[in-house]
Amino acid sequence: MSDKRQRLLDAALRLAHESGLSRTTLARIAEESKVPLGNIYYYFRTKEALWRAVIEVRRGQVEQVLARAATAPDPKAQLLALTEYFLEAGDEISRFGCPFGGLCHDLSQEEGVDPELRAAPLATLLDWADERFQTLGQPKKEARRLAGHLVAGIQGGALLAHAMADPKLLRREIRFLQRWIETV
Amino acid sequence: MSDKRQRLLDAALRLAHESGLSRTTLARIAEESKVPLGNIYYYFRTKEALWRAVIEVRRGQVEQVLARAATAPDPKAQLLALTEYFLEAGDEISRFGCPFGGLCHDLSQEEGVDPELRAAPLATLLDWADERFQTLGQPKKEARRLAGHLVAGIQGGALLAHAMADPKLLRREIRFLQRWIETV
DNA sequence: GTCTATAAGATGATAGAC
DNA sequence: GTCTATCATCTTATAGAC
Repeated sequence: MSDKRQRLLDAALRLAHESGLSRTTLARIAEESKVPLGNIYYYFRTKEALWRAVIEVRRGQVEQVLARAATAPDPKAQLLALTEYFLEAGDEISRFGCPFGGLCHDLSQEEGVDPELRAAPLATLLDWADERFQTLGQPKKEARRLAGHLVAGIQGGALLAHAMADPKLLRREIRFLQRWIETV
Repeated sequence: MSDKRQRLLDAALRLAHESGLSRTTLARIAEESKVPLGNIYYYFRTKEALWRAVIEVRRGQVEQVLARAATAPDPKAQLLALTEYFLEAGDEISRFGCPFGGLCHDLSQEEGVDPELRAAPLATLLDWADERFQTLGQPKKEARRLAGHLVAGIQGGALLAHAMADPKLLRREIRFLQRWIETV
């Protein structure tokens, strides 16, 4: 039972996040995972297949974050718990960008990846927040708007913090969103 | 008096926006601008020098957008006028991403470009919004927060619309921000 | 299943004729 | 200033031995 596939995935996850999709070559993944270059193709038929697997992992990680947030007692506390994650991961996000939004952005510049799949991490976030706002009594259309505002704020804060290399920009925006959630 | 340099810049601007920085090769720029590949190096010593020029142009475009918004009668109307730009450019942003934020994101994944310069378009936006909120009577620290929230919302909305290929996501967020500006 | 060698093509950059 | 030819390197992918 070999763990090579897992090591390849881990390396691809890490490098794609830290260096961006386009700068992550199979050679670097091979080196990082200690799997010989040619052997990669036994586990992933093409580089694109590897990216598809990476997206699935990120989607799963989003679901984990959401599952943890969902343990909070009420919808408002759950939304706050979600924002808390981006506060905890603030330094990493500031250095490398959001592992979810950044990936979705990079993927929309590649061709050949199914548009539905490549946006899955963000779509999962949006749908989850949408449900919470509905449970809070918001009408369907308004809940969609509020969910969009929350995720846009998070992703925009992550983009600013990353581009300007300043974690404060993300922290301030998250705190701003937290106060906003309290008032909804 | 040759216009080759300008043609090269135009092509680089367009391709970097539509395909992303990493997929924009000198060969494509040469083809698009009808300048022979080898001749590019007479106008730009390296590919990176070309990107530096591209950033400067984008920074100038941001300044133009801000100058237009600054013709509105008061600070609040000026901030609203800024958001209006992202409504007008909504379809293009949804297809290719924000020409300012997307570039800054792509650049932070390249190495060798001065971090100060590469974030210039976003920094210009932030500073301008900051000034307006201060003129509206907000204390320095709060104005910084509000400016961050505005730009984060815009950029996050652009990211969502681009990643999910749905211009509605940006439009909804801009309208949300516009109503928010009215209440500040 | 694993690994080396290498094909095939793309890419940034340069040399040198005009 | 302009352009062709080309180098050196990188990158995805495959062939084929073990």
